[in-house]
Amino acid sequence: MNLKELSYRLGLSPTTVSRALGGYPEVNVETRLRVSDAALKFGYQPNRRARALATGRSFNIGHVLTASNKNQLVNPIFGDFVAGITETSGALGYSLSLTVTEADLEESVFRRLKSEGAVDGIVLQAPRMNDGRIDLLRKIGMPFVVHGRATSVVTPYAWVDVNNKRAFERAALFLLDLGHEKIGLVNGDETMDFAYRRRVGFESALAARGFAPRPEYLSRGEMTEGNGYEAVRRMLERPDPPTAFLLSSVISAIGARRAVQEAGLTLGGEVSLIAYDDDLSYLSNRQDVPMFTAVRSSVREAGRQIAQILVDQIAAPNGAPQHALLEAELVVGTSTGPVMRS
Amino acid sequence: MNLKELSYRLGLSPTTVSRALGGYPEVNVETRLRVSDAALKFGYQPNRRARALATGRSFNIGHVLTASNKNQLVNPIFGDFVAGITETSGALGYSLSLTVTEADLEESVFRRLKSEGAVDGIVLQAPRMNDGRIDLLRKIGMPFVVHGRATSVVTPYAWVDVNNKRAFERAALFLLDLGHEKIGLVNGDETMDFAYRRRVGFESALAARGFAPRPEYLSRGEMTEGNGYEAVRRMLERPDPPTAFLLSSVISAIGARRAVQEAGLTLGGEVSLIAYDDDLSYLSNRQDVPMFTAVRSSVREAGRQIAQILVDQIAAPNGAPQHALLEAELVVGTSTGPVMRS
DNA sequence: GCTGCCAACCAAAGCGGTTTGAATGGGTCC
DNA sequence: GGACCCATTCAAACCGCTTTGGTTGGCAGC
Repeated sequence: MNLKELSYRLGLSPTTVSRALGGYPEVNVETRLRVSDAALKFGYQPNRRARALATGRSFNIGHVLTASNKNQLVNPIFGDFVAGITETSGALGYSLSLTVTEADLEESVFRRLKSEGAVDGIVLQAPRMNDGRIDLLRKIGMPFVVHGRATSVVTPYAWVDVNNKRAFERAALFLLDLGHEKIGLVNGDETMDFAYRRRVGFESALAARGFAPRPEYLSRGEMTEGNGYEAVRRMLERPDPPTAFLLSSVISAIGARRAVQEAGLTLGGEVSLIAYDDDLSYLSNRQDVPMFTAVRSSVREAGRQIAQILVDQIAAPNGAPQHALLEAELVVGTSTGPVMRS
Repeated sequence: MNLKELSYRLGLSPTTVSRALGGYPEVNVETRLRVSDAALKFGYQPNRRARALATGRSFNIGHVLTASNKNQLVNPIFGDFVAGITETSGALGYSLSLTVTEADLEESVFRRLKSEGAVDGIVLQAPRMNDGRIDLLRKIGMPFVVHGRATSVVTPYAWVDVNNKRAFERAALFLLDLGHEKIGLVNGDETMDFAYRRRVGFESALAARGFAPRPEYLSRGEMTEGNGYEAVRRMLERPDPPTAFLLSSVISAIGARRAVQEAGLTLGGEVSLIAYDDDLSYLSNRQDVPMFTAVRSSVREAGRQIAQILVDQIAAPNGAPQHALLEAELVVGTSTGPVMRS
């Protein structure tokens, strides 16, 4: 069933039927009703391909996954993030179109998506501190919203980010207030902008209490269970081990917990731990009393907001770029306690 | 830059340019070269929307995420699975189009995707034992491949599945060979077909050694850390606790590890544990000696195979439905050992 | 020299919508 | 009664590609 046939059956022109369904005002109320009844009855849905060609929009939002050759890692937040985007974009009539590529081909993928007209806008993830992708997307005239920010990019662009600096500052202060002076930071990959900001927040808290950061208490790397385990194990083996840790994700916190237990120590006892919690649905830290004390911000909610901003921007490409700064909440769980003097 | 302009600049008709780029034989070799040079030079890419309308194909593969109201869970395998699909489908010229919906609206979404012509085929996930979606998709003439199988559906359809029965049978036999007679099964939601098959495999191993399944050693539910923890904790509190556990995922195994440690027991010592391992990139169990003894099958590889089969089926909708049965490997890690007599 | 064939190219008709610009006809206003 | 307006409807152009069904001209065969 297509427009032509539907309009024939109704004894109307395709123009009128299209307008009736599109909600245009110049259609008689009675006619509009007849049309929408018939559309329902015959299960008519405008063909998306034809609509896309006629309107010049694809009703697709693009998202590019990069899997560098050495590192086939899928970001653990990916599922919840995408779910958030899709929830909102779907409600607004857009579907999410995914592509994978080698990291060094990402820019050519953007160019192709543009020249093919495959997507109307792009969600950019995991920005580095100085990320060339932002300027590229602006240059080729592709609407986009960044999940995170890029410190070195000065021209305005649309973004949604968590206040990572303040989150880690607050978490560190919380530990300092409990008397912990030796705090290990198990950070993400610091070429990533968010990881850099987190360290800045951490160090700003230390400085506020008169402590200097100690390089031997810092580790950076992918946020996996294995890396969390290794980093914490190594620091605990030092002659002057940290009494508390700040972890960049619940996944690495799980590895940290393993290392703590293997060392014969207890969380919330000899060792305190705060994790950054993306509120992933399959790794919930929302027990009555949370397992991990955490700074929490839902990545799914970030996805929702990004979709909304992106669709707005597609509709009004020349408006000022919107952005949103989400604050993480500090939730107290069982993994922290006052420092134990030995 | 579009076809019309490119052909004008070349002094050729759009027909010839289209054919040259499409690799049709009736174009002079020399002409074809001139055309592809010019296309490269001007960065011409055929407009995907127009191509879709002209060919009647969208070059999109659809995947529908269901988030039931009570349960906003995103499947932990989602990221790796989708990465696998996209790797292969992308190489074949298809992108993956995602939609989220309430579980009870999924069928209407399928109908809409069909009548809108939004996708050329669908990847169906998480089949239940008697899954009406399979017959629906067949009825509306939408090509599809199922990730898993539906026991009660008899008419043939395309699928890619792991031999879940054999995997759990082998895992259970491995534990039985180590002398474990009391084995707890922490299974997934048994309305899911794969979970049912896993239990059948488990019980078949017990039967082979003359043991009957004990309902108090069985738990079913979402495969989360929390559920793994709860199930194992509860069984360990029994007067006659299991000495070994079979877990349906690495995530619940992490919860199980927590419960075991809280009970003051050690994995691979008083308690053995085998997990089903989807080989998720962010939850790797591939250490030199794996943390968990596991039955492992890469869900990413399943995604790759599904994409290939689906694209084949889109090209030849009337061919016999293909399928693939993947065997899980049994890898020995540190979480298993011989039963300890008390 | 005529016919037939083949390699190479092209005009035009879709694909199924949206949108522009115009037509129709009844009612209002002077 | 004629001019004008407005509400409603429609014909046709257009989006940018693919594909059908030609056309053209050179060359072999007789």
